[in-house]
Amino acid sequence: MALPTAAPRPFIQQQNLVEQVADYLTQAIIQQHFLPGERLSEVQLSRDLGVSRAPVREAARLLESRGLLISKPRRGFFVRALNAVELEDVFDLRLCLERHAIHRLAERYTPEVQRALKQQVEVLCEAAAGNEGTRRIEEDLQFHRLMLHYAGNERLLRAFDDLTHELRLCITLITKTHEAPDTIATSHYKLLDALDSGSPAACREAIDYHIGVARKFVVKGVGETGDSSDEG
Amino acid sequence: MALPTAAPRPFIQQQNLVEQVADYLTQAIIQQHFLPGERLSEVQLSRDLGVSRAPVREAARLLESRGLLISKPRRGFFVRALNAVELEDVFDLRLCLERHAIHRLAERYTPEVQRALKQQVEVLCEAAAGNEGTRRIEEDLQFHRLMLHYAGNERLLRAFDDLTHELRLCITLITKTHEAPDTIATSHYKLLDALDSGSPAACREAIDYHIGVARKFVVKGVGETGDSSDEG
DNA sequence: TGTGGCAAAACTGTCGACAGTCGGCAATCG
DNA sequence: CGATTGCCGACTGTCGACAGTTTTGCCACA
Repeated sequence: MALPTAAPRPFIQQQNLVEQVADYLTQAIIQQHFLPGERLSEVQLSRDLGVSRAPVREAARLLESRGLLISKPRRGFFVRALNAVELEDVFDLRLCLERHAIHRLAERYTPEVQRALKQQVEVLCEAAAGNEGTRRIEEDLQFHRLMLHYAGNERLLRAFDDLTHELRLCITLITKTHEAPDTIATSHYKLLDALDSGSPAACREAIDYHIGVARKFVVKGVGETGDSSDEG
Repeated sequence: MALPTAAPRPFIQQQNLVEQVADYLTQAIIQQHFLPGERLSEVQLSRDLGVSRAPVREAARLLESRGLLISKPRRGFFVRALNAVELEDVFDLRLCLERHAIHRLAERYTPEVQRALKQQVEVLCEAAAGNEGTRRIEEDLQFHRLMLHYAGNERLLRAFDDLTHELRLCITLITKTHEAPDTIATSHYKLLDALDSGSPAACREAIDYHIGVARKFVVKGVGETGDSSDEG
């Protein structure tokens, strides 16, 4: 089975303006070129990107379904701004999904899977050592995506991917506040240890702890960097 | 918008065309007016509904994000057809979400919530006694939606709603195969009992059993009615 | 100086049109 | 007779335009 990537790309991409616009918008949003709560003008975007408004609108709807944008009738699209409660909800759902995933994964754990996950942790640690904030986050997410992937439920993976988009919404925001990137990176080995042990209880404890730490980091980071409260 | 000739009978009013078209499509799909795997022609739909293709396209994208449609580049939109594996995945994810939900719900169980859920079960039983297949299913889903709602995690509820769309895709298909609708309806009381007991283990056992039964019904029903395998 | 209201500008929702592409059909060739 | 190739129709992807609405900017007035 093919290794999944966070953004599966077709071979050639001269067409499909919608997806290209969606990718552009996604990158622009998670890199904070558009601030949370900011309004996106369709005409402005289509002018900037050199396309018409139709693909922009469709791409915006796509991002709305992913939770990156919010549309208000007759007002346009706004960059989603997660408040503290919504952020807690996101991590709670993430816990829900990953608990289930690690449970399913433990049932079908093979040496191949073990090797693949271990390799990804090494890539992650490397990125962490290199102090590349963005890439470290992506490799981190990729590890968890691999876990979900090998859990063997495509629908579960899709739910996680949907959630990931929202995670990125605030994670990059706190990239610089992470003080101990390699501690976090190496902490993924504990997940592998739990899987190796084969104990469901150990797996659950490991994933609970792991996500709890991540949650604390993000919530704290968002609190420091300035809250993105939603305006009515 | 000009009133089309006496032809189709669309309800189309004057605002929010996209949502109206999306609702129409959703209903048409879950009522099997469009069969799984069937291709939807944009021009045909816009002619029938008396609107232009733009709202139709945007509505189709919306339904694609909900898993009801699949878009193939340059080919158009097709009604999603769930195969057996995907169906299992859907129920596995449902189990994941509802386990978490009932756990969270138990933590914040109040008499008001208890009353609301009990009332919904009564509505459900009434619908089941009346032998209204479609309504029974909707009231059933509504009960579970209420559980998710009172669990207090909006994001979790959204994930469930997303999944529900896919559930409807195949549930209505087997409406008539349900032999014991009131047995199923009354079985919801067991969930309430578990919640009343306050025991997490009892809650988990109850929800596992409940969803397991539902899963068996649907998988069996789909198997009988004819498999909807996806064609490449 | 602050406020209320009006007019202009900007924007979204929707539409019809055009071009490139895909699938099917038939004529042609082996 | 079967496979291949070229053509035709249909359809999607994209575009520019129009109408109604929201926002903004300005001016009169208290």
